[in-house]
Amino acid sequence: MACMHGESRVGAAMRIATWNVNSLKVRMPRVEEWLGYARPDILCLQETKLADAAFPALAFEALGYQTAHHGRGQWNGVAILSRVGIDEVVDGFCEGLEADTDTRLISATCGGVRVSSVYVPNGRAVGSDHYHYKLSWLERLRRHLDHTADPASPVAVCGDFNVAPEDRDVWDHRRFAGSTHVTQPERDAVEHLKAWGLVDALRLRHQEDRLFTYWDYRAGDFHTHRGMRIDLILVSKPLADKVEFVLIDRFARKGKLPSDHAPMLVDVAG
DNA sequence: ATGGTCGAGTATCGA
Repeated sequence: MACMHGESRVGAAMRIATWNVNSLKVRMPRVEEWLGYARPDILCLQETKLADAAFPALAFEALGYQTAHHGRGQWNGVAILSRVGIDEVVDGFCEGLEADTDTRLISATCGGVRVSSVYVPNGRAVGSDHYHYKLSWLERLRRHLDHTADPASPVAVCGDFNVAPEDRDVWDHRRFAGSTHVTQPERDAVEHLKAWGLVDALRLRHQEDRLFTYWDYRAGDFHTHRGMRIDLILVSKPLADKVEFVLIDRFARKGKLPSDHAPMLVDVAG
């Protein structure tokens, strides 16, 4: 068969997904349910809030997924699940600078695609140390790609960017004026990342506004559709040319114990 | 009214 571990799957269709689960411990039933009906080939998770030793690798293996996780517990934590092989796993950054202790990035090669699961720092308040850290983290991610990947080959950078790329990506841009997630430096940082050779997969297929991936738990924001599009799947040209279908699964934001983020998936033709 | 609710852990902090 042409889809054993690590083998190239050139010619095979592929479904790539991302989901900020806001605690995998709490969300595991929802993730298992979602894997059961969405059946992604690759799923990037963010905010597992688990240490590596607590990551439920065996449960995912039983569902047909190999996994790689990078987390220290309590905060952050990222993972990649794959049923098309998982090789060359790299935890965090490897661009030759100081070690990454934040567990916000993991990369692996899955079915011929270099995949990264990213959880960009929130930034908290504009101008704060956290805000500047967010900007430098995004720049560091760009350098990471410069050193570890090739935009002429299949690359997917998936996750929670904590940046709404344009005004149409928040429920009321006037209400966000001057706050994090929408400032020009944050948007410029995402643009600089994309300038490496990535495009925003959702915008290849959908141009309408009010397509959100995140809704605050408070104030009934989900039910009044006060959301933001801050979760992105960025793909290099070899994948972008073959994107056939993109979906934000709002259904998964409903029901019992939902994450505050919806999962998103991209189908790439074979 | 400028909040609200979650999840970490068990008093608050972070988002």
